[in-house]
Amino acid sequence: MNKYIDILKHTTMFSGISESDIQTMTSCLNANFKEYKKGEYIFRQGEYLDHFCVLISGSVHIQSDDYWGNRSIVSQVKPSQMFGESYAVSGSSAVLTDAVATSDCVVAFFNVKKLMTVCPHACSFHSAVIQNLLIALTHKNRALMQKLTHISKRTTREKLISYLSNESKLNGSNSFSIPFNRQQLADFLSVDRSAMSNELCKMRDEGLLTFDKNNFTLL
Amino acid sequence: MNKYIDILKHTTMFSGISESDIQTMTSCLNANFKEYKKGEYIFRQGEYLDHFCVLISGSVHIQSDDYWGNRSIVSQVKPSQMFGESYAVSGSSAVLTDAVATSDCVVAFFNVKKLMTVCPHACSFHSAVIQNLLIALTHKNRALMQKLTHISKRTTREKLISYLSNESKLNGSNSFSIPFNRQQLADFLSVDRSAMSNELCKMRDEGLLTFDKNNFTLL
DNA sequence: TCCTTTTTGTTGTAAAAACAACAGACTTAT
DNA sequence: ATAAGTCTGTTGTTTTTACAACAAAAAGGA
Repeated sequence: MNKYIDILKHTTMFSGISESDIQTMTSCLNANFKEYKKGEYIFRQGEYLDHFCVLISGSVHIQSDDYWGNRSIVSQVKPSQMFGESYAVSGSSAVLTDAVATSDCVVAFFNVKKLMTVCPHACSFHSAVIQNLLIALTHKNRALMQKLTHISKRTTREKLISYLSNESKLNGSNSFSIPFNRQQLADFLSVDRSAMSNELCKMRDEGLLTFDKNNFTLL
Repeated sequence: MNKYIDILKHTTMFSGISESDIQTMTSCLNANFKEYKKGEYIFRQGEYLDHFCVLISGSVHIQSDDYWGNRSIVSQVKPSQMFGESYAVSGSSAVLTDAVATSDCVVAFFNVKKLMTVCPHACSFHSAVIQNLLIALTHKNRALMQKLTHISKRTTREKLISYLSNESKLNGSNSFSIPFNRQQLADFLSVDRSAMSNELCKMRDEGLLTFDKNNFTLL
């Protein structure tokens, strides 16, 4: 468990909390750590969560498949990021999405009720963590909004431009790599893969950008 | 100011807080109330917020217009709902959307910093409000996710079905009214108005639903 | 290394959406 | 009551997308 503290102290939720307090907190919040193989589900649509998740290592996709088998990737989770908290905090509502390991990974689980109720050990940092959680949630909110602006665009090209220029901005460079392969990017932008692939190549031929696998450069 | 307490005590953020404590809180959080005429902007893309907003009366749309003039309506705010908090809490980032009054309305503003830092008057309910805020944010998060599932659908018909059946579920009835006219619904679902209107009429002719203005019935 | 599987690009066709333009119904203000 | 403006439905055309099918390239395993 100790080996995970290094990751946890870099998460938004434990920001400003000392290492020893994090240690205390992990037992106080009923923390447990699980390993998942690539392809395994951390949780599934329809389940109820009473713990929220923090990714320690690996990569997780938040996604949902509809009745007709169309997949929609809501977001990609990177190490030290939190997920599932929106369902866990108001535990009465079922999860709307699946969480799938896209590589072997380790996930930390924290009990929400124990976080939200007064600690019998009088942990002074409960409220600090709750504040951090609040901030983390506003970040997620803005990320969701950002994604909405991408897929609100009418054409595949506009969606690509919107997404890629945002990624470029986030990376602070016109060269960057994305965490998706073509099919996943298409599922993320809600478009057809082959049509998107075609559009990307057209854009390359027009001199708008270059790419090699998942490395892109905007020109 | 007193006349607004009745609304505030029904908001998620003041849930479980007594009327007199809300009163105390309004001064502690630097609350101020402003009136807006239909069409006026509460805030605009690019601004920085240090207060978050609660709608007291009227109706507000969170929306953004892109370079080409395409409007995207992110969400509709109803009385007692909160908005702008994602930008205010992490005040360093600029607002991504406009907030526009779609009818005459009254908006309450609360200072975020004063909420998040320890109160000099030792208000015991700060942490309760922060917890409430956390819950409100998870609700918004889920609403954004829900919207994502609607506009992730490939065809206009699927988007309509996804949105309308969700509204029906939220209203607990197959008859309900929506807070949008046709143009606004199209901007909300990111589709062309005339094409959407056309599709709605086809669906009506096929016996899937009936509608009159913004009142719909699913069959 | 060779074979299998996955990923990516390419093309043609059918379906759907965007766009534009307009008419009628309904609102609103004077 | 009338005129101006807005909202909604309708139609035809153009553009874009989805879908299907396939080939080449790349990755992974035996």
